[in-house]
Amino acid sequence: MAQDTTIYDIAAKAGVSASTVSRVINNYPYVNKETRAKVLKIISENNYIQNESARSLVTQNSKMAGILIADVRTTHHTEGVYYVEHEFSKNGYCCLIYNTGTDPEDQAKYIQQLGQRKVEAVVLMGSVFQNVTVQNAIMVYLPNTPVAICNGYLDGPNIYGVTADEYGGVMKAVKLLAGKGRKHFVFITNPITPSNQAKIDGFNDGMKLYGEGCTSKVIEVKSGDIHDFEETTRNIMDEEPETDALFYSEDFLAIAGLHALHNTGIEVPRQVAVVGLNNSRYAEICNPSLTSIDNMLYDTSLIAVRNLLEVLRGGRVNHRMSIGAEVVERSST
DNA sequence: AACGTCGGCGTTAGGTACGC
DNA sequence: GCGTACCTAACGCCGACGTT
Repeated sequence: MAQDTTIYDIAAKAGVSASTVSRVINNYPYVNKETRAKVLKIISENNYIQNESARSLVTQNSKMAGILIADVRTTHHTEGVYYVEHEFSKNGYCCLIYNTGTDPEDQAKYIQQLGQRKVEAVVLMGSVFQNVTVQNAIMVYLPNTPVAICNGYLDGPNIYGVTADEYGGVMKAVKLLAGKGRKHFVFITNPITPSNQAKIDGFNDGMKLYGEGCTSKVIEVKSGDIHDFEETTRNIMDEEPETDALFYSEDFLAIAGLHALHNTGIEVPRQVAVVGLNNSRYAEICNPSLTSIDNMLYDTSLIAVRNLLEVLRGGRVNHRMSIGAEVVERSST
């Protein structure tokens, strides 16, 4: 079997020493052309592949990166994981992807595991990791490993945060709808993370700035269950039928809202305008298509990985980076 | 220049020595 | 005989160093 073939087997077959084989594999100099060709031929014939575990024993480079996400099934960061993994892979890294849940203690345990696995870099997907427990775990278990956090910040000499300006993005959306004459705004959010808090702040400050003569309120749906968002939407329209602008902290929640509105015969956007956040693919294909605030997931994911690779190369990187968020207007407004 | 030799990376299984 | 403590070899590979 190919995985049982070692450089010693190759060396024996080629009539050279193991270190000559190692030099060939790693493309090091001081190997005769013919010897190199012969070794490469035997490597190919035997389907030899390097044992990365043994290699990392010597080099202290695992060529592994860790990606932590609260739950790959539901959050929009799933798409971010795709970009992050792809970028790591392009650069020769194998990724360990863990579902941590939202409990900081559990998240810390996964940080410890990444330390045990000797990963060379870590990406935390989402502001759900922006907590002191995770920060301490990084200090203890990954003190010399560069860590990036997408859509959040954590203090630490080896931690690099990349965020989109969701605060500003929500403000822009409030301005847009206020400008269209909407008067009664509701912001519906799932459990409050630092990122969701920034969205809420943007909503409230946007209302102060652009919402003269308007009403506004924020509702937190603690369960995170999609049916509860449908129910909340129905309740709002029942109790306050004058509501004419609904904001949701994520696109898929907004789509749940659209579903509920459709089923109760409320017209979007004539009666109520609906705004989501993430600018996901679902925003394009739902009916009506959803106006959404683009928090630049692709860009933040890519910047996170590239920052880590730059640090690993010995370069310097800003510990905090922020890029603008834009409103992408579609039929729901 | 073109090789080979050997120590060591971190961990563990297996062996040996010792006291009870 | 049993439990404990310590030692050694082994895994696959790299890289410093030695030899021709």
